[in-house]
Amino acid sequence: MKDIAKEAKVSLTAVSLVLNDKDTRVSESKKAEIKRIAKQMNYRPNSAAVSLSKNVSYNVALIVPDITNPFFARIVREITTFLNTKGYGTLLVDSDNSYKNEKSALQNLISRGVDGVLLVPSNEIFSENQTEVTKLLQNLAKPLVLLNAYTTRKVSYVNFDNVKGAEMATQELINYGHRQIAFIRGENNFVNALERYEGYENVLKKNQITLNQNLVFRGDYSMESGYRLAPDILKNRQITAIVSSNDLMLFGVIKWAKEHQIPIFKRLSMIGFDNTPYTEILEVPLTTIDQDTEKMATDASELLLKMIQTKQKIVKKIIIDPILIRRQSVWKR
Amino acid sequence: MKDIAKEAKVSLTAVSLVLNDKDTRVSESKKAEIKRIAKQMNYRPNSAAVSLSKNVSYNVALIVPDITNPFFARIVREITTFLNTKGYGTLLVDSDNSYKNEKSALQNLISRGVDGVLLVPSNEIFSENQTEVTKLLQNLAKPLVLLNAYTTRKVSYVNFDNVKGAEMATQELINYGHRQIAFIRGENNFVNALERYEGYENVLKKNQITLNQNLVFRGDYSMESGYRLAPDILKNRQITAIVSSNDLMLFGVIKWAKEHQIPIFKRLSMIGFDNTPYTEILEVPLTTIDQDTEKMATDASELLLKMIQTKQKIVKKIIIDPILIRRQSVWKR
DNA sequence: CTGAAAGCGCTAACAC
DNA sequence: GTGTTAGCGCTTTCAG
Repeated sequence: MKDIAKEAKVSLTAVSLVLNDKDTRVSESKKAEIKRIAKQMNYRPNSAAVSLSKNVSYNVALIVPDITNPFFARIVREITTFLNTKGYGTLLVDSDNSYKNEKSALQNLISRGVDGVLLVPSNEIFSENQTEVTKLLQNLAKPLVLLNAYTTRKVSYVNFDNVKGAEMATQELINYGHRQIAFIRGENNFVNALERYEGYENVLKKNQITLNQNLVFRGDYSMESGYRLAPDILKNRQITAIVSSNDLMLFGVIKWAKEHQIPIFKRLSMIGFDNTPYTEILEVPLTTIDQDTEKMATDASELLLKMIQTKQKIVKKIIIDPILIRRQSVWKR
Repeated sequence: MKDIAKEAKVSLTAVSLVLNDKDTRVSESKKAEIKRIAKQMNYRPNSAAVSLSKNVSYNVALIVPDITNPFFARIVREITTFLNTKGYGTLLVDSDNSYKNEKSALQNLISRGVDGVLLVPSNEIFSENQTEVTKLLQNLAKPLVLLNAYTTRKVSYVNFDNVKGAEMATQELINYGHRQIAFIRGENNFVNALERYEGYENVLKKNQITLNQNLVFRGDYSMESGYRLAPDILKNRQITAIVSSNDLMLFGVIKWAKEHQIPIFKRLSMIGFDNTPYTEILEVPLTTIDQDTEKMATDASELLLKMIQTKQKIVKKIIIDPILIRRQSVWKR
C-alpha cells in the first residue's frame, strides 16, 4: 500500500479508501490512478493486517462429526461453496463424532479468529454434562448456528422435521400392510434420534399397533453399528419391515446379510433416511426420506452471515420439511 | 497480554517469551507466575496479531474437486485431522472440478494468508493452457503439494502408482479367462486417467490381446458419467468384464442396469478403483483397487509442513502402491 | 535476567 | 478533497 501511495503521490488513507470502495471523498482522477497502479502492482491486501485492524477475519468455522458420511459431505460442499461466493473462507474440522474434539475445536477456532461458527453436533454432545454444554454454546464469543440438531438453548439452529420424517416412513410401511416394524434408532441423548423415534411411536399409536421394545434397535448412525445390529434384527422372524434413522445403518445391516447369504431384500421391506446416492445402486433401490441439505446449508450460512454482519445475536429456529422418496424397497406383505 | 504483564508486574516481552516457551532468560519464579495468570485469565493469543507480526498464519489451504466423492472425503478427513494435531487449521475449498474455481481459490487463499496449499487437482486443470498452469503452480508465493496427480513441473506431489493399479485389475480379469475387457477411463488430459489406461494397455499387450478401441469408454469419474456410458457398454454383448477407473463410474453403470432390469452382476465381471465403502453392499460385493488415502494424506501434509517450517522449496515425488482387494465380482467366464 | 520501543500492514478518527 | 497519526496485539531487536 505504501508503494502504491508513493507511486500515485497520495496518502495511505486515499489508497485504503479507494481500494475499499469507500471513495466518497477522493477525486475521480486519483481514484482511477490508484486502482490502476494497484492492479499493475498486483496488490493483495494482507489479511492479517486487515483482521487485526478491523477485528474480523472473513473466515468461518465449520465443524462436522464425520465428513466421510455422505449426508455431511453434502452439507459441507454446499456451505463452503456458498460462503465462498460471499467472500468467506471455511475452516473445516472433523470432530470424529467426539464431544472432546468439538470442544477443543470450538476454542481453538475462536482463537484462530473466525467470525462465526457452524456446528453440526456429534451425538456425544447431548450425553455430556448439559450445563457445561450450555455454557460452551451460549457463551461463545462468536455467532453460532447449529445444523441438524435442535436445542432449547438461546442458540440458533436449522434442522429437519424429524418427527414428521419418521412418521412418513412408518406410515408408508403400515399402508403396505406391515405391523411388525423394526426401528433402528440413534443414541439415547441425540435429539434428532429422539425425534425420529417419537415419530415412529406416534404412528404406531395412531394405527393402534402396540409398541414392542424388542423391535427397537439402537445404533450410532454409522455403517458399523448397523452391521453390529444386523444379527439381532434378522434373527427375529416376526419382523417384516425396517425403518432406519439413516441410510448408513441400513447399509450396515445389508452388508451383514450379504455376508451371511441372507436374501434381505426379499425378506424385508426397508426405508432409510438421508437419500444418499448409493441407495439407488443396491440390489433393490431403497425408499428413503430425503432431506434438503442444500436448503439447510444456505439457510444456516445466511443466518450466520447476518449475525456476523449486523453484529447482533439472533436466536432463530428454522425447520425444514423432509420428503418421502419412493423407490422399490417397500411392498405389500 | 498487557493485562497479564501488569498483573505479573513484568514487561510485555517477558510475557511473550514465556508464553512461547522461549523462556531461556526469564527466571523460574516469574515464569510460573506468568503462566498461572495467563491460565487464570484464560488468555488466548490473537492470531491476527501473531500472523501480522510473524508473517505466518498456521492455516493451510486444501482444494479438492468434489468433497462428495467418498475417495476425496477420506482424504479430506485424514488431512484436516492430521493438520489439526500439528496445530494447523484447514481452509477447505470444493472446486467443483473446475479449473476456473481452482485458480481463483488459489489466489484467494494465498491472499487469505495461508502458509501453504494442498491441491487435489481437477481433471480440467490438465486440459488448460499448460504454460499458464505451470506459471500458476510454480510461481505460487507459498509451498504447494499436489495430491492424486503427477507432474513433470518443479512441484512436489504424492500420487498412487496408477499404472500398476490398472495392470493388477486387468491381469486379474485375464487370469479368470476374460479377453473382451471393457475399460472405463477418465478424461483425455487427466494424468491419472492416462496412467490407468496405460496399465490396461500394457497388460493386454503382455497377454497378446489386441487392443480394441470399441471397448474403451470415456467418463469423468462421476457416477453420472458411468450412468451415461452404461447403454453403450451393455449393448456390446462381446464384453465379459469391465475395469473402471473408479468405483463411482461403475456405480453409475450399475444404476442404469438396475433401472433397465439388466442382471449386470450375472453378466459381467467387474473391478473398480478406490475401494469406497459402498462396494461391499452391492448385490455382489465389488473387487476393487484400494488406495491408501491415509498414507497419501499424511505424506502430503508432512511434506507441506516441512516446506513451511524449513522455508525451503522442496520438490519431492512420492508414489504409493495400490492393493488389489478381491471380493466377489470376478469369476471364471 | 529484564524492559523499552520499533514495526508487521492496514483502518479510521481527526485535523486541515 | 486530502493527509497525519494513533492504534489493532503481538514479536523481536537492542540497550541496559
